[in-house]
Amino acid sequence: MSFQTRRPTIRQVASAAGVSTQTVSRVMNKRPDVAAETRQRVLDVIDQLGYQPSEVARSLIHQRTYMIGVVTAGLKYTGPSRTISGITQAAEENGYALMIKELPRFDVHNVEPILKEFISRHVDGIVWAVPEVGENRDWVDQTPSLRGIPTVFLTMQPQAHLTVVSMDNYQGARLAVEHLIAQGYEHIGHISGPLDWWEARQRMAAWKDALQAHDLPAQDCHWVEGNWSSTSGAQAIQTLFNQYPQMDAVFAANDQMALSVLQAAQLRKIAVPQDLGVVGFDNIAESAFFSPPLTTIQSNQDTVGQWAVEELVKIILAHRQEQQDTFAPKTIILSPTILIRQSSQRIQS
Amino acid sequence: MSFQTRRPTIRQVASAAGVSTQTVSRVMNKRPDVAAETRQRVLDVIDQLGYQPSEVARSLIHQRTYMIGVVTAGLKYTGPSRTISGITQAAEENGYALMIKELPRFDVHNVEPILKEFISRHVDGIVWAVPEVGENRDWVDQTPSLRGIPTVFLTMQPQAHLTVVSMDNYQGARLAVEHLIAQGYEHIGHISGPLDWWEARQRMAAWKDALQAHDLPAQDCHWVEGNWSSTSGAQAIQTLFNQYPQMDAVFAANDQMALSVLQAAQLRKIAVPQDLGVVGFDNIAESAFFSPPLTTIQSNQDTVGQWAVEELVKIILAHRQEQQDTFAPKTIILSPTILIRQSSQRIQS
DNA sequence: CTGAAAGCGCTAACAC
DNA sequence: GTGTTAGCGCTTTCAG
Repeated sequence: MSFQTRRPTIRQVASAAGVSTQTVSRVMNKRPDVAAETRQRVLDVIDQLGYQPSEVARSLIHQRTYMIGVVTAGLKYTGPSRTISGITQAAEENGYALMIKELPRFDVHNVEPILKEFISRHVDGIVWAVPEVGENRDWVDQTPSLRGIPTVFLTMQPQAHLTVVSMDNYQGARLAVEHLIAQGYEHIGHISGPLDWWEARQRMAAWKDALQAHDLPAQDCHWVEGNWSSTSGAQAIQTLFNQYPQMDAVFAANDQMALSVLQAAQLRKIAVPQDLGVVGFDNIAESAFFSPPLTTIQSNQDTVGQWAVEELVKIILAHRQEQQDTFAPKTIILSPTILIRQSSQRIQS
Repeated sequence: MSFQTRRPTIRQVASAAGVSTQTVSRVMNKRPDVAAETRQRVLDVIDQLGYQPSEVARSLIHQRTYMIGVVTAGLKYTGPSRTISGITQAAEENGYALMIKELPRFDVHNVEPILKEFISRHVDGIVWAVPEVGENRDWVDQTPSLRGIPTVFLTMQPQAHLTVVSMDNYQGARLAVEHLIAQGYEHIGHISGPLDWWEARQRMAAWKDALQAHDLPAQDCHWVEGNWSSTSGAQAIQTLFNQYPQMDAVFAANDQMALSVLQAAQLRKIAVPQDLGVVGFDNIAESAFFSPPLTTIQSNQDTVGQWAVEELVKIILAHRQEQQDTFAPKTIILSPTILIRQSSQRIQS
């Protein structure tokens, strides 16, 4: 009943088939220059022994691993996990395996250990999927450690010398606020995300710009900073109700905070959308089932992940072929769309 | 301005420091038998060249990679991503890297390609984090491919010869229903998950058992099958209202479906919790902000992932040391707790 | 304390 | 068509 605990090597296959290791290698790599008869004999042995060539050994020879290193944070939140999902899909399709590291927080500065691990594991490329928060991108310019490993950054302020893939937060937020304005709301408050987040600043800037473009008020007492959580949204909306009594609509920087607005409105018997329009951001799965269903911005986070991998694979290929890392850095911005639901529809269409 | 595109090898470090490669190796591995002076010289060169030893080469020699293969599915849902988050944490703490594969669906049967990839990449162990759905565990008994690679399975019907880590779905659901009964509800309907899911069957069995234990009705027209989504929950609750008019409480198999119940109740002007008690399952972050806040079961999915890795690491170690794969399989069941919020509290306490 | 030789599993380059 | 040799980057074993 004892079965071999150790995997068979190419040598064992070779000797069992009565050929050299080279021939086995040729068969495994589907080279044409093997006699049909020999090939079959080798294949039989391979099948019988359950031989599986070691990708580790291959990696050592070819100096490539078909492995992409991915850095993420906050996986338990919907945004990052949707991005990762897009990454896994695209990686699978392109024949790359994924090595994933999750940072304990979003604003980790000391990324050396992670870079070193990626380098020592010899990943072919890196997807830096942590959103830009505070100074958590400072390392990029200070770290030569990347040593020319192809890297794509997600969700950050574009920089000319980096390849960046991001959703257009400004445009998305602009859509949200313009929609509210079109619905006739004139006093539109904002609950922002934490302003050390690049995305939060983008969304907020769009709110302000849209209002100003329509000569509507956008003052300091018309917005409050949240931290993405529903809890923070609950506090924020209380503050807004107090300091902005004329407010007839709210643009929340994400759906979780928008949910708190809906809850607060209900408790105060404020009718949504008649007396208060509400728009969120992200389109989490539950938002269609809030009371009332929430108008929101569809941000396609998975697509961001997919594009990042597609682009990275191109860079990796160029990098290997041309021997030069002059595959021009590029910024890819994806456009979100608005999903109009009941929470903002004051005008019957 | 040209900088070396290729990483330095141990040989380059050795010659630059005027020593042999063994000495560099000794320094890297913090061996004591190196003269302090030599060590320093080597360290200087290492630092200057930015030398990082190749884990690939090491893996080839040591026949271990410090890499765990993880298989998941449905990453965009909160459950799986919370589990992965627990896995990344525990892996980091234990010094293991993670290679992640996401199945395109939950009920994938053909797992050979994934197993083969894991084998060829020489992972030290596997965490099978896909929940048991339909026949998606049949391969386990038919596949010798695992070849003795230590493996831990999550969220499935325990089997004596497998190491399984799971949350106690039955117990959690039982808590939910017993709580409703204690609150005086007597006609408790159920919206189940898809019944090809092991977890859904467990939760449903607990609902039935709890009711029967209290001589309360649990008939076929008192429950409806959903598919975890809020959309399915919305349909299910309509059906239940129709076919179970006396119903005064609902136990939904997850929070998303419970949300639909709350929404439907509101539309029909049914007061929650006075006229309808509602309990969900999973404690998604938003559930505390539903209207009213949702009573639910805290299932600690991340802890499941953590335990899985901890256990796997133990198995890997035993496997290497004792040269035998007789580290007894074990089943680890984690107990969930109930979070009582407003949606089910009819009795003032 | 340090170095030389051998080899992990595989493949490229060259023989025959 | 097929085998032999050398070597990817590192560590182990054994000399010295």
